[in-house]
Amino acid sequence: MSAAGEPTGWQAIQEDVLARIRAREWPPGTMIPTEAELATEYGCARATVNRALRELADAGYLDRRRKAGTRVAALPVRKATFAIPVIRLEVEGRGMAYSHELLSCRREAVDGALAARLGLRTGAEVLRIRAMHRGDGAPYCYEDRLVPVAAVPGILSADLRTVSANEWLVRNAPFTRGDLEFSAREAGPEEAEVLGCAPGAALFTLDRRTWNGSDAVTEVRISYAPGYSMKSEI
Amino acid sequence: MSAAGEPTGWQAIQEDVLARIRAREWPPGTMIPTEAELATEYGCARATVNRALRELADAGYLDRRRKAGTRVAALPVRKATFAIPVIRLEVEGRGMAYSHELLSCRREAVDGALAARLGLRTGAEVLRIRAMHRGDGAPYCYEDRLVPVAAVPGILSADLRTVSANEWLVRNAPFTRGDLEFSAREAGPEEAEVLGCAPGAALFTLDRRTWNGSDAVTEVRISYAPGYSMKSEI
DNA sequence: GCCGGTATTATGTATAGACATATTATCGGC
DNA sequence: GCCGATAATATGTCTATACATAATACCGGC
Repeated sequence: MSAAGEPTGWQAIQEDVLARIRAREWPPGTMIPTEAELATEYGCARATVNRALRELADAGYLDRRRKAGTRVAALPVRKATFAIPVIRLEVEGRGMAYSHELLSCRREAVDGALAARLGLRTGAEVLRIRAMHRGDGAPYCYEDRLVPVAAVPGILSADLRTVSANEWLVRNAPFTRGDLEFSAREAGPEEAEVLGCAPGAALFTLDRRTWNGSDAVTEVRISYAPGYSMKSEI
Repeated sequence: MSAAGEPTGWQAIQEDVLARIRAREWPPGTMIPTEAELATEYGCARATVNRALRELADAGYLDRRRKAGTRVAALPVRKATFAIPVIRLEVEGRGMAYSHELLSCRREAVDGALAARLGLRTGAEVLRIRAMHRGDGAPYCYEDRLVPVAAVPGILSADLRTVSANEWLVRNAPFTRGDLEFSAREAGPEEAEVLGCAPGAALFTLDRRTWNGSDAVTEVRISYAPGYSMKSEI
């Protein structure tokens, strides 16, 4: 019958500490007791307190420093995390039927500026892929992608009509680091046409570049259809 | 002389496991050895392996289940984390001089639809705050906020010209949960005027609502000036 | 009073051992 | 062969202890 039930162990300690912070028993900027003192108070081992406090520090509620102790953050920096799944799963997760179509896919040689950004030699070959992702047949997002052929040779033999480049790369091209940039852009003529919106419409846009070691794996711009929003909870 | 130095302990194990996943020694979907086996292999305690693998599971690289064991995720869901600091710190972090101005601040009574969304009685009083945040004098973002007076009484005695409502609330109004929504919107006439852009310009927008227990703390829309982008690394 | 070395201290990490918990695998009964 | 009870097992958590590390506090020499 009981729905959730109170947490126990380190999670209970974590919630209790958080409650005491929010209740201003420990106001922002003040020190809280040491791990050893809290362990005595809660009747547990120091490692258990450590686990609870470490996660609160990661979340930005606490500032911890060796010897100095633990202090309640004056200006807690809330962190929002967004899961960035394969687009197919994102669409299906919104309860829509997913489909995609490959608009174009051809080999190109990169020029100076782009080559420099991707760390490629001038004239290096990339695959330029443009694709539409749809939910229940309606435009969901438009994908414009570059894939250096040398770094991801298998991409040439992939059937990108069956599996989108997005999903194929997630499955087959591991990467060690990447950067993301979200912005709002006005739709250009091409984007307006493929997304079925007016030119100049506000498009939520994701630009992403990923590397595997020192090799560029992919650079992609995903333009979401008007009305899209990215949600999260904190 | 050494710049970074190889990590040791649980972080070294974590990196090694990640490298073996990326090298396809353990391909997506396959099981990896048990914690006990890995502890033997790495010559450490099981708790050390546990710490390394737990974080990889949190990050989406591994799926772990009791008794079943640990499996490499077939479609790793990458998670992007965005720190959402006080706007002042965000502006200063970009190397600009911060300033803000209070455009308006008045008490209003909420109507039916809005009252329902915030969980307030019809006619309940809210403070409606509109403010501009600037970096080096140029518009950075426009803030349009509602604060239920009953839930955050101290807001009435705050000098919101000295400290922005954004920062005052972060310091003084704890909350237990909230939801965020990022989107792209076209600038309306008012937004265009305060942000100094053309009507219809694409604006990167953040809508956020926070609660403290069952009480709404604030609902805010932040419209960033054209050209803004939110960056992160993965 | 200032400076620099040393002691102290709180957190960070690792350890072996133990028990809890969620699943899966197995085995009997039918 | 199917089903339900039972055993086996990998992860989840906690404990007590120990040592490492970073940063502060202290104290003596000048």
